[in-house]
Amino acid sequence: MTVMTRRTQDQRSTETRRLLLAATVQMLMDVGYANTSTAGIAKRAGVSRGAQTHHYPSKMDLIVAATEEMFGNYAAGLEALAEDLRNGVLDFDGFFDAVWNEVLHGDWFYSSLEIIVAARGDAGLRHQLSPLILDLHDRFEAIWSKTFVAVNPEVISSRMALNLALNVFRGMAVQAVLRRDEAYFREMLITLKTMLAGHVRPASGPA
Amino acid sequence: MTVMTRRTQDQRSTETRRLLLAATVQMLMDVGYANTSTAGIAKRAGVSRGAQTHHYPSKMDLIVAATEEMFGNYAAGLEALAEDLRNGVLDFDGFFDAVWNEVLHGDWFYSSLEIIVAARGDAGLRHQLSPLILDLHDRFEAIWSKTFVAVNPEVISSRMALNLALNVFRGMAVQAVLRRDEAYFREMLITLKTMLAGHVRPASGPA
DNA sequence: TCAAAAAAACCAACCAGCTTGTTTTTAAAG
DNA sequence: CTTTAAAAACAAGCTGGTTGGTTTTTTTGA
Repeated sequence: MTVMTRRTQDQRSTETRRLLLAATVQMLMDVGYANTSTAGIAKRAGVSRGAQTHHYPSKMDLIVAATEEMFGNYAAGLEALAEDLRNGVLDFDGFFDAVWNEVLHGDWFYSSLEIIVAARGDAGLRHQLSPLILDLHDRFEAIWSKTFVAVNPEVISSRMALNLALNVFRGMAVQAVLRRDEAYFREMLITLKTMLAGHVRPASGPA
Repeated sequence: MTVMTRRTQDQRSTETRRLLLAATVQMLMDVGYANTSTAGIAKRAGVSRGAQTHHYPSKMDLIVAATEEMFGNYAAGLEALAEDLRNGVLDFDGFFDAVWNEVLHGDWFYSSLEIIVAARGDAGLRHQLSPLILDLHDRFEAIWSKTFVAVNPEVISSRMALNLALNVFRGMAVQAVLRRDEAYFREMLITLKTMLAGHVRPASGPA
C-alpha cells in the first residue's frame, strides 16, 4: 500500500525534490548529459512533469541543485574514508584504493564530469557552478590537511600533493571511459601511491 | 575572384571533407558536444547540408572521422615538441610547459574530452572510438620512449611516468573549466615536473 | 574527337520525434 | 477560502535523417 496519508506541504515538497535530484544524478551517470532530459528525469523520479517544473522551473535550476547535493555527498564520502584512515581502519594504500574505487564505481565522479563538460559550453551554468566547485575544493583541502602532513613542505606542500592525487584520479577516470584495462589502472595506482608516499604521510594521532 | 575552375572530383571531395572535419573540431571546442549539430557544422564549414550528408551520412560518421584527424594532429604536435627536446631546442621544463600550453589552449584536448564524455553515454560511438584512442596512446608511448629514459625502471617505468603526466594534464584541464586560477596551475605544473624529474631524464643523444 | 551516358558531388525542402518552457486545471493543505 | 503542490495539455523550436532533384566531372563508345 503506497497511499500517502496527509503529509504536510513541506514533507510533500521535500520528498518530491529529493526524488528529482536523485533521478537527475542517476540519469547523468547512466546516460550522460546529452541524453538527460527534464522529461526523462521526471519519469525516472516517478513524478509528473508539472511537479518538476513547479520545483525547478528551468533545466539549469535542476542541474545546479543536483550538483549542490552531489558535491555534499562527495565531500562526505571522502571525509568518511579519511576518518577510517585516521582511525587506522584503512592504511595508506587502502585509503587510496578506496578513493579510486569510489571515483570509478560511484555515481559522483562521472556525474560531475558530465556537468563540468556541459558547463564549458554554457556560460550561465558555468557561473552558477564555479562557486560550488570552489567550495567543494575547500572542503577537500580541509579534510586532507587534517589527514596528511607533508614530509618536506618546501619541495611539495600537502595541498599540492592532494591536487596531484585528485588530478591523477580525474585523468584516470576520463581515460577509463574508452580504455578498460584493469592491469594498467592497477599499475597506475601503485605509481601514484609511490609518488605520494615520498611526500606525505598520515597524520598519526589527532592534531 | 573565387571562381573554381574545374577541380577534379577527388579535389572537390577532399576539400569538402577537410572543411567539414575542421568545422566539427572547432565547433566541439567552441560550444561543446551538446550544442554541436550537423546543421551547425555544415553552416560553419560553408558547405550545404546535402554535401555534408553525402560525405558523412550520420552524425557519428562525422564525429568519428573528425576524431581520427584530430588524434593524428595531436600525436604530430607532441612529436614536434619531443623532437625539440631531443634537439636541445627545449629543455626538460620547457617541454612540459609547452605540452601544458597545448593542452590548455590548443583545440585538441577539449575537443577530444567532449567526444570521450559523449561516448560514455553512447555505446556505438564508444566502440568506434576505442581503437582510435588505443592507437593514439601507442603513438604517445613510441614518442615518449625515444625521448625519455627511466632513472630507476624497477620503481617507476618510463611508460608509467608518461601516463602519470598525461593523467595529471587531463585532470588539470578538466579542473580548469571551472577554476581559472593561473597561480595554482603554475604551481601544479612545477609539482608535476619535480615528481617526474626524479624518475625520468631526457635521452641525451639518439639511441 | 566529341556527344551521350553514367557517376559523383552537391543542394534544398521536408518529416517525425523530441526538447524545454508555458499555460490551464485539478487536488491537497493550511 | 486562500495558497501551494501536482498534473496534463499545449506551443515553438531544434534535432538528425531522408528524399527528390541539380550541377559537375568522368567514362563510354561511335
